[in-house]
Amino acid sequence: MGDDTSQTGKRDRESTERRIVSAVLDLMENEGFDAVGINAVAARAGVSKVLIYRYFGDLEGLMRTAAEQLRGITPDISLRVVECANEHEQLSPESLMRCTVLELRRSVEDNPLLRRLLVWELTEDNAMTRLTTELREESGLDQTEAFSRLLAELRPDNNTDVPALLALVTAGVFFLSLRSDSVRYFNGLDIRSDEGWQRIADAAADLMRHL
Amino acid sequence: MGDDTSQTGKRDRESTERRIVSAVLDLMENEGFDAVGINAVAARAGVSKVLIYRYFGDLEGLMRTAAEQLRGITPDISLRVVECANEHEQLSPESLMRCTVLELRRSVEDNPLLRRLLVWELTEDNAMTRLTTELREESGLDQTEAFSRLLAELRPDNNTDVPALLALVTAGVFFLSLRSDSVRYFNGLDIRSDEGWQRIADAAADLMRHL
DNA sequence: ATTTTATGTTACCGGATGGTGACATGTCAA
DNA sequence: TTGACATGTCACCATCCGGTAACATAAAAT
Repeated sequence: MGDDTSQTGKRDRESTERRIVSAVLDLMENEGFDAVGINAVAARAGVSKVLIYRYFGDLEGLMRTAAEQLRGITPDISLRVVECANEHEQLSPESLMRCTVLELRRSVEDNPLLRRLLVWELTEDNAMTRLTTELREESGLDQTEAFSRLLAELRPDNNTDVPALLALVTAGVFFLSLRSDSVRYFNGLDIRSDEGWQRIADAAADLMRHL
Repeated sequence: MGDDTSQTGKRDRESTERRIVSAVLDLMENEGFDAVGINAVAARAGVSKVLIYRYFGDLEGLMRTAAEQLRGITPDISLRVVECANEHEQLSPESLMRCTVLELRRSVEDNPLLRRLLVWELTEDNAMTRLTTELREESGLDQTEAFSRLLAELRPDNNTDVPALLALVTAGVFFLSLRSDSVRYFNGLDIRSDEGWQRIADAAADLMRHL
């Protein structure tokens, strides 16, 4: 008792499908993407794998369905960036950049599933990665838009290539966050510590002084 | 005829070992790291897999040996950066940064095995990734050292945190290069085209204007 | 010439994988 | 009550995996 659907747990297709999809996400997050196989999913869902084929066709169909659950996985940090910048100092290009780096890092660090997805997108091309890649691209453009707008308010005459700049910075934060899972140091910096990330954020912020 | 060791191909342990190790690198580069298994290696080397166990113990032993062949895989671009900067414009913090980005990108782009390794290091922790990670770290520190020295000559009074800055930039270039293998656009930029990379390099260079 | 040793091959093992057919049973309509 | 259908289980398949024992043979040592 106490199970998700202990009463209707039997012969309830909806509940079963939900358990299967949850098992996929659970496996991805905790065991890694190559642990997501028919047998493993069925076992973790506590369900016969035949049902997976019946309800989702094949593994790709399951993935496609599971991917729908991932809408919203990509972080929208625009709000938090502004909060952060206003919190510790007044809003400025420097604080904007510093907080972008720090909040971006935090959102990746706090989200194991997102990290798994970012790596997966580097290695596989399937229904799931295509969708999450798309979502990420949209969210990145939003983020860039917000940054551009704020920067234009602060420095109306600047002609910074914000998309290119943010592409490099977010890519850098992504890579360093992912890397910190397996290796502690990168270029001598401790990328597992807040101090290391402070240095990175400060270095990035420092560059905005030219405005 | 024409084969590497057609004359001594039979019952020549050295030659056989070399073929096995080559098969590992070949598979990694062309099929990806999870294609590297005992059976696949033996098949590609045209050799019975029993020999792999006899000569290398197990898969990890093979990996350790193969990793030795990877010394030198990490690019040293210090020289080319200076060449590049002197070529198109005079040496300056801006040109230094621009050429660092472009040369770094080129070296990753031109080296499929390096790209595979970079991804692998994000997902697995074994004898091979530990070694290549170490090598990369050393090379990154050298690169940082060279950059710092040049920058100190150009702007003796600057106090830029070069390690932190280069960590973010190289990480960004790595991620975008890896990503371009599977997705064409990132943040609206075409990361498969030279134009896209020009924008990124320019954006990074632009930031150095504050010096 | 004979034995020993190193090199190489064949055939097999247990286990995991993705996938399918046959069967059991709860649910609901006629 | 009876029959149709959806839901779920069990047993099995071929295939691949890493790993090993047994055997064959070329080369070197005696």
